[in-house]
Amino acid sequence: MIDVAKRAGVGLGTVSRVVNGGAGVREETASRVRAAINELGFQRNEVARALRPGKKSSSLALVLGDLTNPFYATIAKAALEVAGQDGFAVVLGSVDEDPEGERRAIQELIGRQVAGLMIVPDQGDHSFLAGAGIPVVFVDRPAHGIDADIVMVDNEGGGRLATEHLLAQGHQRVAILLAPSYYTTGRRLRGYRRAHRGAGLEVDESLVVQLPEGTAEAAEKATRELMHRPDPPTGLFASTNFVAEGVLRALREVNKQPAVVGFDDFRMADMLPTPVTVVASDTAELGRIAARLLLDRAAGTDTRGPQRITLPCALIQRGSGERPPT
Amino acid sequence: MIDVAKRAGVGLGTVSRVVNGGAGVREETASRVRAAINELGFQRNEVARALRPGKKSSSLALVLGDLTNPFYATIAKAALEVAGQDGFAVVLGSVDEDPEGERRAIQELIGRQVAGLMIVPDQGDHSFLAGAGIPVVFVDRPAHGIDADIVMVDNEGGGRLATEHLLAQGHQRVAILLAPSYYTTGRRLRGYRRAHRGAGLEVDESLVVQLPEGTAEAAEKATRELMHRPDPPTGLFASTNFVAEGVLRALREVNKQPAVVGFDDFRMADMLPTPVTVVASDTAELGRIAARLLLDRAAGTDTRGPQRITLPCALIQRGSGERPPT
DNA sequence: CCCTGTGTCCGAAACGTTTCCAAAGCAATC
DNA sequence: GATTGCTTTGGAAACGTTTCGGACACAGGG
Repeated sequence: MIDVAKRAGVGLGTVSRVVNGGAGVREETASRVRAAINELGFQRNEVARALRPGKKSSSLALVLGDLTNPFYATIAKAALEVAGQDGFAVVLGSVDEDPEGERRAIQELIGRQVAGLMIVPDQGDHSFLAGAGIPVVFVDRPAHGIDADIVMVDNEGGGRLATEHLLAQGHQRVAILLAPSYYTTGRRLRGYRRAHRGAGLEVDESLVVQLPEGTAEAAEKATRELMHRPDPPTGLFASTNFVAEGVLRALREVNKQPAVVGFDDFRMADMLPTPVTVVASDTAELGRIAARLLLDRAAGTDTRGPQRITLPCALIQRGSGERPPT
Repeated sequence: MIDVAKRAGVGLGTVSRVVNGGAGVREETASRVRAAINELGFQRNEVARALRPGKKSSSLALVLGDLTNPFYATIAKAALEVAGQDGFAVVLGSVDEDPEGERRAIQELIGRQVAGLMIVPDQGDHSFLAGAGIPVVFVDRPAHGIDADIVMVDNEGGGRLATEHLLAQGHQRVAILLAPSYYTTGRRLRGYRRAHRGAGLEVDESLVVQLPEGTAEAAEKATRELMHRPDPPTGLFASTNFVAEGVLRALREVNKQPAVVGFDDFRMADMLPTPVTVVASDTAELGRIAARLLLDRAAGTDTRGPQRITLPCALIQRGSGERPPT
């Protein structure tokens, strides 16, 4: 920038003003500066820029789990889009899955002076974020120990929708397979219970299956065991897209096919031998809303109290959820 | 850091030395400094750190297409992992698909003083990267106008493998559906041609289908048209996972099912009515190798000339590719 | 002619590190 | 006791930007 100033025969301040907006600079001077910028191929150093007091870098941090999971990938993509429109870059923290790793990743990102954090939180306390003086938006689930914005899906409503749908087909024994993601899972279970209560049915607790892991493999194993019981369920509610995959995998070896409803849509769901009925929400919108909110917080545009935004879920009937009880 | 120095009663230089490695500091002094750091909750400001001359920030930039595509998501995940191990963060450029947008995104990232760039390049000239003095590794395909490292897949070999497999089943009319991603697609086509030549067959150019877009929709439409011809192909080679999806979608309405081989594996491929045969490579490894190479370049550890690394492809037989000609 | 206000421009200060040089302390050697 | 060399420490300079107070020029009003 100093070089540009010299070349154009002006002061640093003038160059800086031209580079940003350029108010209060005579057009003639400004064009001279612009010429010098082009000749020298000058590019503003964002790092130095972010160093100034009070300034934050123009990047957002995104902390989430496995990008290979389409759910997270969709959120990331949406956030990237929205942030990009505002000239913000997105820094992806490396996430090691365990809460301690998450904490370290977040600290790391704060050290990079990001303008805001978008987090799909792990369990564990997040109160260390409170004092950081940096806007935070949680996505998909709330965090403990801090009262921040949160954008999520109507898990309870979705769980209820899925279960009601199965019960409405006349299923009396509907199992739910729960991935260990405490919050969302808990809500979906609550919806499941509520649907039962609404239908005047008692929940058979042996049909509430807690998986040790959220993987397709764990779900497959659990489903196999479930279907080998003397009195297997005739309806299955898979609380996650990966769980649904595992369930379907296990059901390939089963004679009496139970009805299946999944939570969250997934690619190819409509192309399987029996197309899969799911309860889904607009995941991209989830990411977009979160990103926009975070940008507004970072810019200081939005000064409302912590928001709690919930997106609705819809049932997509494709076949697997409409099988009658056997 | 100044506060820490005051608190510990030492100079700035000493604190800095403790914070990094801490060589040449008496243990007693070092522990006093560490105590002060803990008390004040001090955290190094990465931005200021990257400002020093010659220093680059400890982040890698990653520029790639749609994260929703599992291929890209897998690369991103792998890069994230590897970079994280070295304490590097990953900045995701927002990619608008068009070459101009890509260029802008890259310039943006360079302005952020990233230590290196990992790019899945769009078409168009990338020579503007040559003068930036920043290591670049291209992934999946080379770029024009610059001689940099590149990590990719054996597209030609894969294309050949897929085609040979189909020809070996006795298929005489094998079509190839090409997504418009010039380089990879061209290589796969070359493999297709080579397989034909190897089998002593002439390629029917009407069976080489260039799709207007790389989407499942475009592939679905093209497949439908293809199969409605008077003399439809009995074997199909889908050059991409999305293309394969479209192909399979179209084939649901077709009586005489042709054999299908896809390029790149995808989730649920083994669960479709006819499990899908694909030619696949280790995409995660692709990302890992690229990230490692970039880190070594950035650290100055690796000073060899531009590398050109090619990963092999393997055929995964699942059924769809083993259908006999009809 | 002086004063004031306005529009433009200049350049020093500040941001929080790292690095480098110099200084200080200490032990060993002469 | 002086010299030398090594380890440890202190602090100034530098990085590239933004911001801010002030300077300068010029126009208009008194």
